[in-house]
Amino acid sequence: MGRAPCCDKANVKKGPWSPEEDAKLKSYIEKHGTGGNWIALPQKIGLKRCGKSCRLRWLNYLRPNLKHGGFSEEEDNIICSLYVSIGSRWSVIAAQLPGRTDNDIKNYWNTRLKKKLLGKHRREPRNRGNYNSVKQEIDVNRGSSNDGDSSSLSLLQENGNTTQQQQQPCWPQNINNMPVLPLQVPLPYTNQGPCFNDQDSIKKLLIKLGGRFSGDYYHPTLDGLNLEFSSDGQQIYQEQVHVGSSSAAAACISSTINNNNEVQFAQTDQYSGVHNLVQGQGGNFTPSFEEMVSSSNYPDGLEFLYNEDMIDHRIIESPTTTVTATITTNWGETSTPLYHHHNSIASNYQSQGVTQECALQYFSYPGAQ
DNA sequence: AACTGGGACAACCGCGATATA
DNA sequence: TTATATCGCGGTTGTCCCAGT
Repeated sequence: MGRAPCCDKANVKKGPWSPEEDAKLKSYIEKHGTGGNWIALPQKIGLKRCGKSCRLRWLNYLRPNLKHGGFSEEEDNIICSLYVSIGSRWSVIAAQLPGRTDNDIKNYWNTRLKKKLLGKHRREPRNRGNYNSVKQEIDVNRGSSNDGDSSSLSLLQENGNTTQQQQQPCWPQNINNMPVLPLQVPLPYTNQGPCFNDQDSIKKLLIKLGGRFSGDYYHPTLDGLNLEFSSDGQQIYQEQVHVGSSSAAAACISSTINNNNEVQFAQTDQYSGVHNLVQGQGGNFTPSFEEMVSSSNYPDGLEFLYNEDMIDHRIIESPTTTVTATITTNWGETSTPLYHHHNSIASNYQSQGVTQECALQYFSYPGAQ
């Protein structure tokens, strides 16, 4: 049996709200509140509207202290940071912007901000196997888009070094604009604007917001990138690598280094906290994991922020041990913010007896050897 | 002036989560 | 425990407006 409709569809008005309807709804809610029942509310007021429609109208338009339009640069940055960090959770993003609604932000993102970020990069569907062809296309489009549209890419390109832009992923050169990385460690830079680049702040915020971001949403042992000692004495560090679509990603990959310098990878369901080893014999990944990674999505419209090599299976040989396999970011250049980020992580390892070079090698900085 | 395409925004729809009987 | 009602969210669609042809 299907769910009963929330209202009589045939007897309900749709489309734009009239000023009279707005006034009725607003004045009733201001006097009596919603009564905790949106479905019953329109009948009480005498509106031929669905309760859901009333709720939406109130939340997105009639509610006091709402702002419309005129997003500031600061708000842009917050939206971008949070989008890269948590994906299209508009309600969470909206909670960071007083007076803004999730619908407003969603519309703003879809119609303006995404385009502002992407500039005029129109790309064919991603060819996962050929990063160079994608990069070439971006480069070509960059060339053709150089038509004086100074707003394009302004958030992503703060310096004018075209060659570098062509060779590097489109991270902001100005680290104050740098999107949050999906790693729960303090980033190695300061942010003079709102502290949304600080992972702790975001996490606290999310926990505060409750729901699936409550404290137990993340498995406790994945709570940050730390070196710690497990109960059996193994030295462990962990990095979360989110896979799957931004909204549906319920799994992350944690890596563990034991005292023999062997790395193991486990998939952890963030909801259940269940660990599953994703490596089989000889360090190969299990087929299900391979499939999961190969079918990974990226936040809509921001695929280009994720270098083709960001998810990469490889074998790293070191003089003393074979690190069986890893998932690595591979930005390459040591001038990038990500390098500094990794360098900071590496420093953490160092204090725990893992050489910085080894840790950086983990992140595939060849020069770190 | 008429048409067209695209941008911007409001509103709707469907579904999962949660509450409640 | 289960079925049903409601809420809340994110994706999508509809509509209006404006600039370009």
